[in-house]
Amino acid sequence: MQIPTRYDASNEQKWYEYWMDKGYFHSEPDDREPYTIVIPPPNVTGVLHMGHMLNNTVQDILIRKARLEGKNACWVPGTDHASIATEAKVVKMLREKGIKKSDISRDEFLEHAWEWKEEYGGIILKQLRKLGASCDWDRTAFTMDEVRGKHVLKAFVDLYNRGKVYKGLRIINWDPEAKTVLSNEEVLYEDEPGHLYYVRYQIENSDEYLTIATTRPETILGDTAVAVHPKDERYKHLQGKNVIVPMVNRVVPVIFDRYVDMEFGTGSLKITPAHDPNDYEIGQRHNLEVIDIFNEDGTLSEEAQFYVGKDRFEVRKLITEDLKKSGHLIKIEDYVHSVGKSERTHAVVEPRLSEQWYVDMEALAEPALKAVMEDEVEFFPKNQKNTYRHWLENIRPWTISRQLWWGHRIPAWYLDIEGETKTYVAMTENEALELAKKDTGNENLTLSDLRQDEDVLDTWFSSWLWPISVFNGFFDKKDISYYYPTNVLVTGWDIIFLWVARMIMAGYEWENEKPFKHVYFTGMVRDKLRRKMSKSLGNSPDALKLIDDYGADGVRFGMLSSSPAGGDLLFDVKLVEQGRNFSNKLWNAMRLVKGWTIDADIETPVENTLAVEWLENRMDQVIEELENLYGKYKLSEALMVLYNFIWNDFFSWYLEIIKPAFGSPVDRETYTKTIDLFEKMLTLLHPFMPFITEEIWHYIKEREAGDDCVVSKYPKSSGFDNELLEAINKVKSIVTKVRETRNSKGMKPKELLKLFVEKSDSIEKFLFSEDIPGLKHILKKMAFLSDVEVVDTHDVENTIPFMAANEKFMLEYNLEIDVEAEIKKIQKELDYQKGFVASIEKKLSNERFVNNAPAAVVDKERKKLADGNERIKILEKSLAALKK
RNA sequence: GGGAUCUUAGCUCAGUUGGUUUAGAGCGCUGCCUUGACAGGGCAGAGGUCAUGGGUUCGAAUCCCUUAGAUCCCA
Repeated sequence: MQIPTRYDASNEQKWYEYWMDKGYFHSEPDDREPYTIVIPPPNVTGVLHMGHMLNNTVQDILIRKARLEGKNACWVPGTDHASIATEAKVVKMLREKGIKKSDISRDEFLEHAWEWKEEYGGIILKQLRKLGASCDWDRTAFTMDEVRGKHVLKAFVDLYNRGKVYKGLRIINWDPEAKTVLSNEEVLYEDEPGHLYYVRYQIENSDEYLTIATTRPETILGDTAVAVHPKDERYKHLQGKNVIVPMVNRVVPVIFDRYVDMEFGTGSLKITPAHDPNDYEIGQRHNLEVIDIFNEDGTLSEEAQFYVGKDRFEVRKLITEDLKKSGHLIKIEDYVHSVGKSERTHAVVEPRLSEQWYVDMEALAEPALKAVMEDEVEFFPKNQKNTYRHWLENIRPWTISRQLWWGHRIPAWYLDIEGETKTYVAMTENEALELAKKDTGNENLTLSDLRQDEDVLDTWFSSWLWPISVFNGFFDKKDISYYYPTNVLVTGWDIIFLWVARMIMAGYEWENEKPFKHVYFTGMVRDKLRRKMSKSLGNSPDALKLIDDYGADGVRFGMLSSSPAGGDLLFDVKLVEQGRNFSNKLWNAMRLVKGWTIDADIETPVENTLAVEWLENRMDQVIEELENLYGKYKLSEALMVLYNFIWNDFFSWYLEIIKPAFGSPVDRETYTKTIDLFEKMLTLLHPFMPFITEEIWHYIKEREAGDDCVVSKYPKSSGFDNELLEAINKVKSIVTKVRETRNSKGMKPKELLKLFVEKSDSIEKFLFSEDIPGLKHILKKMAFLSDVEVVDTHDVENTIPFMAANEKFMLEYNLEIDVEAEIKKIQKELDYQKGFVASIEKKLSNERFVNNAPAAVVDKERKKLADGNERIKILEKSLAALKK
């Protein structure tokens, strides 16, 4: 059967099914060393994008490598319920159907949400299979399934009982679009051009005015004071005075507070305790009234008195006009200020006074900080440690309640008695009822006396338990004692606070142990102009289409080949194309080898024996390099090392050396060794390109059941012979020089020519060495030489001279030589060598260098000098020969 | 405003504790090469005062400081 000349990636998927059928990805605890990764759960209703591809390719490489090394590899997949994002999607879907969230009950809404989840949920997990992700799908978890839900409730109850979860009234970040509170970490700040409005407030019982500067004039309606600095001479006389707030004509005090920045604006600050965290604190100090002028959707409330029901940004314009008309507005300046936005909805966040649930983070932070600082949990790259430390050292309470329905409902029940509200926190309502009965001594209480908190928990409150909950860690020790702590977490640095830090905290809080040993931070996937990939820019390629067009292996190659840890990946289809081309190269190398016929009777040529020995050594060297790079998570570099080894050493040199003449057979020894080497190479490459390696694995050899690349044995290095590698490198450099010489003279590349080399001790020891037989044969074959002859002269008729490996060579050349050009070329080389020698001589004549540098370094310089002088001698002789 | 990281070939990046011939790779570029695995290919080549100015050292891309620029985090 004819094997096609191009690799067809379209049957990759058959291998995925094959692996699944054999259960290769499933893991159960046993005697082997575990290697565990838990997936950063993607949003359950999400679709695969470039970031996922990168992140999951990295995880798959690591888990496949571990599997090949004979470890019990377990990669746990799953999805995240993503409260805000999913609820927003469901609300939108309902709106399109003409249903308003406010018109239906909580239960009805959740029914719709679960329906939505069933329909779209998990698509992304199917897409991950196309990428080749070797997850243990039997362990697929969801942050809102029963087991995970129980973990969330237990964590909340535990923390409540330990006094680390509490309810508090604070200024919070309100997302008026999602209509929920957000934690500090979910607010992203951006500098935006805006304006600074100067507004004057009349001083009560006076014609005098006090001018304030504000970026948010609409909040004037909620002002309850104006503040100045106690040391500000300009305003000393206002002690005990009141001012009249424009529009609402509220009489409010002038207060003196050191918080005010005398340099900023006019040095006087309007105070709106309900809508600014700093104002709130000042308000607390001065017992100011708190007037909340906004509704939950960001429109103005009855409290505002004006513009009721209108949106805050519209009101900003309206009030500016009205203040101008009434003469209160003095001037407007352009001003760039920082605006907080919701990470999910991108709505401008509104500070607001509200009662929410919090986790006291200070106690949790301590072991988590220590773990990372002492490399108990190791970060790759290390520089993220600083960011991490800074956050943990300035940690603030975590707002965990959310005014949503899609999520884990807070397990707190309230009992109203005698004008007081009592709180009972428990895993179930029955347990809460028991607590209530015991607490009140009233055995007649029933469930209907209790009312459960309406809010749900922050999604990250379930995510932070993920490395524990996927193993049912709170309720069953079997799996967690084997798989935990996991080996590595692979994630983006953008969620270092939202997720990574909190998982570490949870790990120490409940398991008294880190959740993972290493954290590998991948970069952001950007386009080649360094822009973040986004839907709105339309610069994000369709991940699945890429796989269809180039094969998953090609895409994996492309993602990885330029993605250093922590550094951004500038995605370019060119990289994926390179991956596809590499697949094709592998495919054709396989076709070449498979096309050979074996003749058991022919003897192994000496150059083949040497080539095999060389490639074995070279491979061991590569294996060691790879090991080193894997250890540092330098996966891109590892891939490039492999790519270069396979393409250059294996295919361009090795295969060309051993390749029998067209139509001739190959000896059995060489063939067998070549298949062995090919096989090892496939295993080395498998983590990066699982599909094609498995395919070729089955092409190059008959396989028994269970003999599959995915579970083959990862090769180990047995050390390598540096002298041998050096000798081959020298031969390669001579071959290259011969080719270059032919190239520059327009000679045919494959015409057999004779090569002369001037006699020297070193050439005798090298090319014709008994220790490494076959060097000369390789030179002859690769450089298309009829013979290599040692001569006693440096000037053979009808040849072109060149220098390689510090020896003088002369290549047969029967046409007229352009003496001028040749002299020029050699002169240029000579000048360079003289400069080189001069720089070393200068170094060596420096007494302080010779006295202070280590002997080895000085010796090395002496050797360099000698080599350089040798080259100069050769070049000068060549020059003299040409000039005669 | 506080902090972190970075600046090496046209582009994207490597460059171990300072010393492997006056810096490496991939892509791109240039030239040559069609019967023999592969044009999604082969062979070869050109490209860099390592951002700037200073310092430490026998020796600096590498360590320290200055300046300029870029990116990011926090407030």
